[in-house]
Amino acid sequence: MPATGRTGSTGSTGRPAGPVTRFSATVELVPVIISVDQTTPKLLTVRSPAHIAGQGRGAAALPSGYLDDALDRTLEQGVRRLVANELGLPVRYFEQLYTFGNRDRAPDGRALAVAYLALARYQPVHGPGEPEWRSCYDLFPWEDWRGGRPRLIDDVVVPALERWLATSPAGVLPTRTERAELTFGTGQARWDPVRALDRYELLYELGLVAEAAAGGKREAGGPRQGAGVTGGALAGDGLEGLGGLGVPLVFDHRRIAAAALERLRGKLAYRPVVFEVLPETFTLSTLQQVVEAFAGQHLHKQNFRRLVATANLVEPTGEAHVRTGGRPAELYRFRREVLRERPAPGLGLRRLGGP
Amino acid sequence: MPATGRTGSTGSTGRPAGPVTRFSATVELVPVIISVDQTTPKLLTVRSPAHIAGQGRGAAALPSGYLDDALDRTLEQGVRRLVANELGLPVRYFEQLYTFGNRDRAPDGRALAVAYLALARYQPVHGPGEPEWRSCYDLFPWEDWRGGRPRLIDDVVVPALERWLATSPAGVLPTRTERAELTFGTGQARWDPVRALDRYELLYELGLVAEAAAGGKREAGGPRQGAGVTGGALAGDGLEGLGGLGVPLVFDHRRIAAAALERLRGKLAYRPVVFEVLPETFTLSTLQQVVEAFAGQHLHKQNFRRLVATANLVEPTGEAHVRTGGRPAELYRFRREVLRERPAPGLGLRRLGGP
DNA sequence: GGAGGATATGCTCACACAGAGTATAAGTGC
DNA sequence: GCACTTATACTCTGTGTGAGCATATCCTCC
Repeated sequence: MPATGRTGSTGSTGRPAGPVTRFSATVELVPVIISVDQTTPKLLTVRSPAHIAGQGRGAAALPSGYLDDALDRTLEQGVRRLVANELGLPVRYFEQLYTFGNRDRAPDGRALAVAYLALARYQPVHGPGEPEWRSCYDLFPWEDWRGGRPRLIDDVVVPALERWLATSPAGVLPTRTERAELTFGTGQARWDPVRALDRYELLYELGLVAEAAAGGKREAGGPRQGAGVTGGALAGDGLEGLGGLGVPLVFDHRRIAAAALERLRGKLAYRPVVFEVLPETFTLSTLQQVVEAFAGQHLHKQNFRRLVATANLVEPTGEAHVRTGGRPAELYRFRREVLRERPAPGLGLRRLGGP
Repeated sequence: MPATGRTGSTGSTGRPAGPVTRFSATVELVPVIISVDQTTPKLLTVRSPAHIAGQGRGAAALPSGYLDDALDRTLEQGVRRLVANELGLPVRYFEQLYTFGNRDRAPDGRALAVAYLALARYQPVHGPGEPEWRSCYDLFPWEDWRGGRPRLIDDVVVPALERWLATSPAGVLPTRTERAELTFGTGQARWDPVRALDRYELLYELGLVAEAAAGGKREAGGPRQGAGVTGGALAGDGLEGLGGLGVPLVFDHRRIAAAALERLRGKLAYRPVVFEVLPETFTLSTLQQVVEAFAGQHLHKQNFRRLVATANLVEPTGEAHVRTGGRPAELYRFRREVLRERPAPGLGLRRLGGP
């Protein structure tokens, strides 16, 4: 299958079996652009053309576009160009996320989506396609634990999980039980903020997100690993709104967004990515609020300060920031040098422990 | 750029600009199949057709192949099918690695490579294309520190780094110095086994790997981030063999392999992936040797046992394994249940600390 | 201008765990 | 029997995390 040559084979070797049957596909680039507004983590959505997904006015979608073979030497350059040209948004961090290529992820022929996580400072975005910042937790309301355990988990998710388990064949019951407990922290397992993609995919299998209906018809926008839909939709639940938890996006875009949230949360612990959404100077409280916004959890304030201090990630500017009420906080600046000083200069939030 | 519809635009929005100028490209699937033979980590290579890369008999390459749109619902299914059909190798773990899409990564037209990390138990492989297990450290001799700091680092790499720094413009000198120290652990920074890809890419920029010559002509198989070649080749060095450190692979395949090694090393700490290359039962010494093989470092034996024990990753079988000389070791078995018990059931080798 | 509230900042304690070393057990070969 | 090799158990110590208490400095309101 060294299909790297012009005349190779269909298989893994140089077996001289005639001309190569290459595989070509549409390739789209999908940036998941994330920022934060005050204490709300946001991501950028656009309106898909109205005829897509059979919804009026055009359903919400992630921005996406095509590589320009002439202009873009690398994939990342392509994403950068798209975001710069079409949205005019200065993005401060890019990272390739995952390549989604399920056959049925788009309705008209196989298209590969190379997704990127992008971080930007919050600013208004204008342009065609109605770009709009949207709270990440509109898409994933079960992910925000800052106000305590979200009600919909006990009201909707847990009952659905229990039905799922109750109708499980005995063979897979232990597996499913442990998966459910681990993913949603229901048993003795603790809620792990990072497993955002796992949770979305399990909710998909449970039929609790709107995309599951369309996806079921299209076979599976479902599990990432191609494990097949093992749950089966449990439609007609106590779901919110129009038939599913949270705001859906077209196709598998919400899955892509979930992957981005998972990656971002995981990165918080060992890479100083938060600073890419913050202004030049900021208070430690602001820093903490932003981390909490992304993590979806409150953190112990004093320990957080100690962490930031010992990590040597920031330096004081000497100035102070006055807010309403309370002692003014000192303003800090990100020490960008640490990127080259230490291997893993993150906020070592091992378990993202909250109070 | 919601190019998800049939009639979209060229940009980030629904601007009605006529029919979509979609982008299509050849997409190949590239599994990096890794295993271990005794204490040697190995990866599977094949022979590319002889005319590729202008080398006799066909240079070594990673296996690769094409998706079959009819057969493969998901990308991972495609990789599984390729490996099963062409190599007949039972692979026990798959994970998408990265998508490589630099314009010049292949000589004849843009081809995207969706790379997968694959883990298998070691067994002979037959088939067309001359599949062959090859030591990972043939490709990356600087990565194996089990016999102490590899000589070629001080003999070849460090001098090249010093020349690189000596010829640096003052503006980028601090950046480069810190990058060099962090990547190769030369300054006060410690060697971080995980940064295998960073090291390969820096060596590429330094012109110390054979691919840099061809890649330089082709603009850049170079840095992953598309940062451009900032170093410039320093040809005519004290390089080994045929003009570069380690055994080269065709195109950017060695970069892909480096990415796989990096991912694998990173995963060791928080996912029990080692067991996928081990037989059903094994001794703790064997387990440690395999981890050491992948990590390229020796580990403190007693602490390793404690780690494995407290992590509850294995259970004794009751049987013992007799080897030549010394007390017989007990045989253990992987407790696959832990995958569902704890969020991150790895061998918490935070810094992969050796003795 | 003093009280009370709010936020920022500093310090301490307990505990878990990683790193490193020492000691003992159970085989082999002579 | 002995020397040698490998496996396994236990101890000690420093670091860093989780949690709580205490103090500082501003605001607003009376």
